[in-house]
Amino acid sequence: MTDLRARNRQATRAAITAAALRLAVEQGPSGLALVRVNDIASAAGVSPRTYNNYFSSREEAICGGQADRSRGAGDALRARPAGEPLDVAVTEAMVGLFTDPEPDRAGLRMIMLTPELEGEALRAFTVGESSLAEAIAERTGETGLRPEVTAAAVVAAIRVAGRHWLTPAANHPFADVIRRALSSVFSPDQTSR
Amino acid sequence: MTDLRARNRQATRAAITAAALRLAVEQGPSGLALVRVNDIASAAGVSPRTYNNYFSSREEAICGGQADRSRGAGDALRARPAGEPLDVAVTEAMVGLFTDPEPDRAGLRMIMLTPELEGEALRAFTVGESSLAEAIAERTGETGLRPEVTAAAVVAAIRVAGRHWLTPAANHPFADVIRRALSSVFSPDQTSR
DNA sequence: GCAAATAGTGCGTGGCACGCAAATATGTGA
DNA sequence: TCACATATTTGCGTGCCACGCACTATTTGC
Repeated sequence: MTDLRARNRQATRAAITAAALRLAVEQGPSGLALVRVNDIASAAGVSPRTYNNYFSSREEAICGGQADRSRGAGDALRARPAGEPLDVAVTEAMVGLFTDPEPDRAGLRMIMLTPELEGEALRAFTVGESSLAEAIAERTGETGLRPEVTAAAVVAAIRVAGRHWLTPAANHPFADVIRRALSSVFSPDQTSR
Repeated sequence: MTDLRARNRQATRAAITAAALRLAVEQGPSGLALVRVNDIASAAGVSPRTYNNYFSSREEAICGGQADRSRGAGDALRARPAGEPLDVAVTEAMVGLFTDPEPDRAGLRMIMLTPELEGEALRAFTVGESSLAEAIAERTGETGLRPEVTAAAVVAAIRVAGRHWLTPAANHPFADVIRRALSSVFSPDQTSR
């Protein structure tokens, strides 16, 4: 069994991110400055100093959950059957990673659409890039620029998909939006251009 | 832009970003915390309070120059001849935008490889996405997800290209690296997968 | 020139990230 | 089971920073 310490650490981290995001959602995007570190810490049942051992800014705490999810990108791809073509392997891996469980709409909206969080939100998504690039390289045997560019494009596409999923207009399932976004990446459709 | 006020504003902004980046480069990535707001302000010949009217964090000031460059993405694409196919138009537009003038290696290295600047650096690159997406949409007549995904993928590819250009190993001209990165975006090379 | 709008500045305030060291919890070997 | 080593939590103190506010200086349009 894995270290109890490690599990406790994960639990505390999760408690802090959850509390931070919940409080941020409660205040809404305009009242982000009102989310005090003290509130986050006490809501997570931890001292302010401990909060700061885990995160070095409110923004990082709020986006921490998203970052943790993104980090799984490489493993998600590695879990796909070896024979699968790259595009479907990547697509299905990302659909699974980002829709299971379905993200909380309010939380994702807060993260992605609050200007002050923009930088940290981008960081939260892109932390998955490197592991995804490695996994792609393993799969295709490619080296150098190409796997990294593919990984970065995939992550960027998912980010755009998230934005679209959040717009109230058309509410297709998130999985469908991700599939459409990734198909734009893997088949740029030369003819119509 | 004919406005004297607007030009002064631009000049002050430029002075602050330049000073901020210069000081950051001088201290190196490890000594980022030593770059004080007072130093930036006085190096730019402006009061600390004024510095804060332009930027709301040191990170934003340091990455401001990169952000300004990225913002030109849409216009750069619109400046390409109308008949050009999308992939070459985008490629040439981006090569022009990001290599004229050639970026300062030390500055770009500071921005892209300093962990504390990661979020802001990503923001600096992605500020160009929306304008680029619009310009792509105008060109292709496409609507919805696809232009945005393309724009995001292009920006992401340029970011990866920048990272590669900074690695001491192979020093190809930046323009070449950008071209290779973008060709990965526009022709995902289905056969080898 | 004159009035309105806009930019720059000084001061004060509340909050935050983090170094440090003591206290507490957890893992390990005999 | 117990004691020792290691990791984590916590309280306290410090320096810095972002920003509201009010005031001054500069630009602009009439």
